[in-house]
Amino acid sequence: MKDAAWDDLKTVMALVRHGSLAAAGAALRLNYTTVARRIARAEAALGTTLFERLKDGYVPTDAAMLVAAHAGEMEACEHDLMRRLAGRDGTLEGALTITAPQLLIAYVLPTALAQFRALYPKVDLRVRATNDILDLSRREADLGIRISRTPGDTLTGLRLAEQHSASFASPGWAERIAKDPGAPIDWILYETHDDVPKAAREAYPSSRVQYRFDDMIAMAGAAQAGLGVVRMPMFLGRSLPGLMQVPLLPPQPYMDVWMVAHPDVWPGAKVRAFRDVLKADMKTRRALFVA
Amino acid sequence: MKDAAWDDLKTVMALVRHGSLAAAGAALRLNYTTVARRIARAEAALGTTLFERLKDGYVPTDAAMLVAAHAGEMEACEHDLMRRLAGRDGTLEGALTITAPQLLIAYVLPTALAQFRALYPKVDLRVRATNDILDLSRREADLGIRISRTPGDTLTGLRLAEQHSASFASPGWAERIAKDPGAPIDWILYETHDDVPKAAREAYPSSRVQYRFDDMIAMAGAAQAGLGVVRMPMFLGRSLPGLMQVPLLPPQPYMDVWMVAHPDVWPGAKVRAFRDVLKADMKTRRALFVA
DNA sequence: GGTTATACATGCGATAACGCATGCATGAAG
DNA sequence: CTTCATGCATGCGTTATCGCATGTATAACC
Repeated sequence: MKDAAWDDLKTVMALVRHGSLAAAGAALRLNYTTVARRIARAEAALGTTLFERLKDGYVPTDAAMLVAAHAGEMEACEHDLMRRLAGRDGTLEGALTITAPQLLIAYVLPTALAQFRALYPKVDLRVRATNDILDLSRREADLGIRISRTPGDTLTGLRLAEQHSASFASPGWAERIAKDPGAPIDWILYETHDDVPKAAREAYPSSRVQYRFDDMIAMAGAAQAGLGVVRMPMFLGRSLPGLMQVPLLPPQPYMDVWMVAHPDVWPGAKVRAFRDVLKADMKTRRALFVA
Repeated sequence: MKDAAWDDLKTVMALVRHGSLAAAGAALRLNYTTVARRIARAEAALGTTLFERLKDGYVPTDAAMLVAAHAGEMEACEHDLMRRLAGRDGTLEGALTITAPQLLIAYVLPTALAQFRALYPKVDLRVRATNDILDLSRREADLGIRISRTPGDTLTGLRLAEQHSASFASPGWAERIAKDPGAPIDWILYETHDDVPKAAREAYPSSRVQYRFDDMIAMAGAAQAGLGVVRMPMFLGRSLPGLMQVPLLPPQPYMDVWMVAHPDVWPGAKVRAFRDVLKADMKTRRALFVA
């Protein structure tokens, strides 16, 4: 049992995680044949069967699970290293990956991105638009912009803006509500909410839940199409064409906009440069976010 | 900055540790040209200079030290894995590495080794004869036989025998001492000892330190050649031809013989088999070690 | 001043690793 | 029953990696 090649251990871990040669290969950016060969190599090196070859694919043995667990620890060390290298990197060139919710990228960030682009043309800026919370410890992104109450336990953060929310709907709805406040009002709710906001229910008892969505973009689209009223952040309602604020809800505090990064990465030159640009840009448009 | 190949990180670590391409290559069992190429690859992948190419070799930068430190952690994870795999391995074939002091291997272990060989012919038994304390955590050996007071903090151990020591010399010296106990007596001491053992100095005031050695094999050879008297373990004096016990020192307790292994590795089938054979064999010859 | 040893650069041929295409088995869907 | 999708095995040609041989620079030594 010689000391196995580290890349082969990594490959075992990928296969355990992703379940099939093809999926593991995709994750490693390798052809699945190569994955199969590396597994065979690792088994020879360790002198153990790591996977049972069944009709429906490779099934990991206990030994493979053990290898995968330890390779996972090795991977954590690697991520730690990569973060620290990024944090002490003083150059203003190369890749910088930021992540933010689609809606912020679409309606708030473009000016800041353009400024950054002009100031630091050598930085290869990559934007990952997703509502998923990417793992900044694993360096899925260097810097994140998030709508939340706190930056998170392990992350360093900076509050970019306070936010208010309000109720928005299409002009048709606005008109109807103004004419006949007692008429039935259709609401589009976010999945996690049980009912129409309490303040709206009290002031407008005819409120009724018509749809529940799991995605704010879709909700906004539905509101634009006139399907109903949506409670959304001020910036969003104001940015989207075809939506008006309706007086069903008084503006109320919403989760803030934070810029966060792993403390190891935070002091890196590229991250710092982006932070400064975004911070300055956001300062000039705080009014967009509050009532 | 992509995720670098793990084997390249390992190579950076080897170069930092060993100082030159050639030395790192030897440690990795690679040609030094390959080391140079991997370093270049790693630098490209990380986007950082890792080594300054000076007239007298590669000098690591801070970044390389950082990489090396984290690769060291990864290596620790790998060793941990290898130990656990060895510990849960139930097969009685493949490599088993044991380590022991040369003198025990030469004069005590042969019978046990032969028995083990006969019982488990498929096990590829490797013996590392050295007084150096090999790192059993790093799997430099699976099992060690040591002469010490305790098995060590992190290791599991089993006491194979208690030991006594006594004074031995060539027959010429034995005769001389018997004839004229007052005549000068030449001692050969182990480096770490300041003076002749107290009991000998009191009973034979004419004792004088003639040589200080750092190696027991050499001391035994010198005693055989008649250069003087040596305090050594009973088993050794009794085993070596051309040596006799001389009455300068009463037999006294010496460090015991231990069999030790890392707790992860201890339950492995091959280690267990060797333990059983050696334990049984040693039981039959405890008398060899005590007065 | 010439010899030897260490340390690295470079070019070339050999080798091992890889990607791709093809084929087979299985199970789900039409 | 046919079709399609998934998952893997195998063979072949390509590519990247590696080891070896050679050459240069520097320092140490007689």
